[in-house]
Amino acid sequence: MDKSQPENLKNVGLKSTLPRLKILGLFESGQERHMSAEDVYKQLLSTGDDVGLATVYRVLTQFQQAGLLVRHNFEGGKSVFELNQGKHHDHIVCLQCGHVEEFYDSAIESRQKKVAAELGFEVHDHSLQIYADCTKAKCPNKR
Amino acid sequence: MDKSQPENLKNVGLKSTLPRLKILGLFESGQERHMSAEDVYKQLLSTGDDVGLATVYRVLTQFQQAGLLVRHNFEGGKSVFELNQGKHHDHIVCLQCGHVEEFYDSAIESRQKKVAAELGFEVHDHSLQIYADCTKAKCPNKR
DNA sequence: AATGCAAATGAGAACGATTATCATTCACCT
DNA sequence: AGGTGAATGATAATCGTTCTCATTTGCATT
Ligand SMILES: [Mn+2]
Ligand SMILES: [Mn+2]
Ligand SMILES: [Zn+2]
Ligand SMILES: [Zn+2]
Repeated sequence: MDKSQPENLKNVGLKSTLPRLKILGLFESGQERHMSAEDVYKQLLSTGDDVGLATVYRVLTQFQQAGLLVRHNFEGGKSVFELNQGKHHDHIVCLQCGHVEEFYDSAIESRQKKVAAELGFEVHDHSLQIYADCTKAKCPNKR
Repeated sequence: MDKSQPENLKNVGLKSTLPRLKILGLFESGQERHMSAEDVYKQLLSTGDDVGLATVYRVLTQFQQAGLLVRHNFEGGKSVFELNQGKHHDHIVCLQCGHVEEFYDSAIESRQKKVAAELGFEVHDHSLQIYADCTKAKCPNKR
């Protein structure tokens, strides 16, 4: 019971087609948590599961609208997607190796609501990324 | 003494040309604090100060590298620039009217350093935008 | 299992933002 | 004023993404 269930798709109003199952399966495989359209496209190509690039873009957007995926706009121009696990979190991105770490800090979260309220805004959502240097062994950390 | 000082440019290693003075002057005029390349281009056109779009892009990047401007990547694809006033701040963007409000919260700032440190990162910088609905009179706030 | 049809796909064109090219013009130092 | 290397601007090129549309597919119905 660890394969992409077509029910997942039917439940959100999307007919379960081969391209959609492959793309969802790739995210569920857990190999790579945060992937761009290009990442997904190349990954599928590499395993012989050819899916058109246009379809990848379309499906990723549909999955996001259906709540299956979450889209992030990190620096670098391209959108990145990840499985929606229900719980919100923010990201730390290593400027050297691109490694992404996730975190959640309730103090930061509540402070944002407070600040917004004081300025007369009703928060919809937010985007927080910390850009830093990580200490991973393979990281070509220069400083 | 409220006009763009050519010294500003010389001091950061940029020769003071007409296009550069016009662009810097526009930001210093205080009319609009956050502007995209397109915003700057159109603003200059509207006052007869024609500057090529390529030059606008080039100069904005140069000003950012020189520390005169700060670049932000809000949602919507295009980069937005603002005068660098030395002090860091984050933004609340209204999803309806695009109105941008600035804020600084030391609790949020310090919490970020702490979170990063615990994960073994040395913070370089960060990007925080709150997307919300504002209460401005002219805002076509739908909800 | 064959049929029908709306929905999905994929190749390629189109698009918007940004960057690269390169011939012409300009800022600034003799 | 003249010389030179940097800056400009028109345009082509690039990148990520969306659009178009002819073809294929999922799936409900015979
Ligand atoms: Mn994540
Ligand atoms: Mn600002
Ligand atoms: Zn958060
Ligand atoms: Zn901040």
